[in-house]
Amino acid sequence: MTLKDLARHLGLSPTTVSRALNGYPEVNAQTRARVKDAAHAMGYVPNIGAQRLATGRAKTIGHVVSLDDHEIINPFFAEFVAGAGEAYAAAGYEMTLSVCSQQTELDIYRSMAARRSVDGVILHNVRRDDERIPLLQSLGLPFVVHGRVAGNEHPYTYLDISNDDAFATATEHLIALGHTRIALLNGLTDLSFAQRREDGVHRALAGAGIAPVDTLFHSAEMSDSFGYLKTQEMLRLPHPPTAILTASILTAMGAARALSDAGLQMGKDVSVLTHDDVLSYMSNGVEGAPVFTATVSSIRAAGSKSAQMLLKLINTPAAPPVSQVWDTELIIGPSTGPAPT
Amino acid sequence: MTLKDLARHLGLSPTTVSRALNGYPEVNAQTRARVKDAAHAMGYVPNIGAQRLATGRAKTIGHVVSLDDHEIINPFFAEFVAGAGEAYAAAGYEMTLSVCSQQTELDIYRSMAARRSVDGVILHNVRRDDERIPLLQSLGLPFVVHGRVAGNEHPYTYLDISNDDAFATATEHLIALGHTRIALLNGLTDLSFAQRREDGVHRALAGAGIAPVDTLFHSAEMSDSFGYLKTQEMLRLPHPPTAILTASILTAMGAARALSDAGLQMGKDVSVLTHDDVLSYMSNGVEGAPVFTATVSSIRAAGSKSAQMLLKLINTPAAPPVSQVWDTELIIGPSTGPAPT
DNA sequence: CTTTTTTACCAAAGCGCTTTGAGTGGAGGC
DNA sequence: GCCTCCACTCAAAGCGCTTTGGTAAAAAAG
Repeated sequence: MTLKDLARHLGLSPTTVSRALNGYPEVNAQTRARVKDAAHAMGYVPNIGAQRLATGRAKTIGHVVSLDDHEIINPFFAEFVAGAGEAYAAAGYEMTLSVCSQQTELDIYRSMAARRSVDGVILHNVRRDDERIPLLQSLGLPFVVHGRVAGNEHPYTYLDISNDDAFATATEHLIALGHTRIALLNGLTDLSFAQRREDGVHRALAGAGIAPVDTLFHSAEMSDSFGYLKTQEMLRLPHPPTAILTASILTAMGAARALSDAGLQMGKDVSVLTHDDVLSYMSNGVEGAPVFTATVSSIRAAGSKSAQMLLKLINTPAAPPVSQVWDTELIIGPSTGPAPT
Repeated sequence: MTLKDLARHLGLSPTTVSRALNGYPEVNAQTRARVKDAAHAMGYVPNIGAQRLATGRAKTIGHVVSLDDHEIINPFFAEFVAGAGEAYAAAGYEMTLSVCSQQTELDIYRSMAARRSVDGVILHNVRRDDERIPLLQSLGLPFVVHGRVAGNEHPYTYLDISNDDAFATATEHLIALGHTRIALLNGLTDLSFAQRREDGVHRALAGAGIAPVDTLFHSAEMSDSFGYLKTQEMLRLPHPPTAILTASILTAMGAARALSDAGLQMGKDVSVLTHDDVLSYMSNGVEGAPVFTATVSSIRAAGSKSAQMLLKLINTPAAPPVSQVWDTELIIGPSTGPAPT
């Protein structure tokens, strides 16, 4: 069942059928209806390879996930992609996922550009001086960054949350409760969002005249075991923290487990405050009754919006780069309380 | 930079260049080397759309993720896809992800088959009497099932773990510890793996002459809040369970939280035993020191193997369906202990 | 009623690749 | 010396679609 078959069956030329189906104006309304009905009835679906070749557009967006040494797949990635995928589906685009190692990641982008297998890409987990941004700019491959990095020569389109403000607010909240020994279990600080979060914490501490303590600042892959192990470790310090900020709910759960193992009560003996990306399968407690006090921002919504921004970028290449920075919301749960005296 | 350009530059015909690059035998070894060098030097990469059109093969595998009413994205999906993606990349295949609702899922497969946008698909979360299997068989689209369903008319290729044996063994372990009031927090039982797990539990209970108690058997989306809420609920029963089996480590963590909230000690007052899919970001404790007693099987390894099976299936369509059923391993952690007397 | 414009359609030329079928020159056989 | 065969190479025909550059008929304008 090809366009040609359909055209022959209708007694029309392939040209007209193509135009009828693609909504071009120079087709009689009745003819168009007839064509559409027949296409539907006969189960005609255009061959995507042919369409790609003829139009030069892949109608596909690429996402690259690089599994580094730790082999950890980012749990937020799935949520982000779920949001983005909905946007693509609504616009008739497909999404390809490429799994690679960090060494081959740049080559993947190069080959995507050369073989025109995608119309654009979305960048995750941007690092300081991320090489991918200038590369994509030089390749002329449209892209949207989830996150942002400072000091790029040419502007680009991105969507980010105000990580620094979020963590400054969180820290101020703890300070207001009387905490001064505040720990931070951060993501890897070569990732720029983690860097910003740390900046936010430092800003708030400095504002209150509190000197940061090195032994309370740690960063690693945001897993629960990181939260568990580091919390245990910090509890053994001569002056353990009275409050812990974590970068992810997984890390927060690890920390909570360590407190519980140590016979400490969260929110009373030690406070825990986390950022919550709103993972659908890992809720922060039950509706209206959060477990953790948290700064909240939906990563799925970010995926959906980023996708829309990319599609707009692809369809109006001349438009200047745009950016959005979303604020987070601080919700209060039982995991934080006044500093023990 | 097209094949034609490259051919002209080399003073050869496109035919020869194409053959040289694709490893056909009727090309002089020197010529082949010259072509390959030039292609590399000039950065030639074949246009994938053209290749698809000419060969009729998409060199792409499709994965469909349907977000049902709960809008929960399956957290195991990401791990599975990470494993599969590595296999695809190694074989020069791409992977597309389609996000859809359950109502449109079948249409997606139909359109994939019609427009030849993928060479095969992998099915996740199969249900009893899953409609997708006969549909794909009638469409002639190669597929591999992760999981399996009983009673399909025509055999198909699948990879599964022995869910029933795993949960029977787990239950027997609890029974040996003296537990008789054993609860099961299962996944949705219209998913066939969950059904098998329940069967396994029932088998072991029956073997020990223990009558299952309705109020201790629950199934839902495998989130942590499910574990938390149901455990709380069960603790309020006149005869609460002394042991809880959960289908996922997320649910187990919810259950653990509920126990801790209630001032109960896990492994002493109430035992918890879970299945562990080995999520990279959600480890069952630290290396060598598990938190939960668990039946273990790596879902990422399953993804990789399923992908390999599918690629083999695509490249040798005449071969009969094959299947693998993996055993799980029971590892003992501190979350289980003798039933309280 | 003729001329111009508009409407509705079509033939044919690609898009960049693979693949069939044909052809060339040189080595070997008689 | 002529014929066969082999090893290489090539021209050309698609793959299924879009799109340019038309043309014929109908409608509007003069």
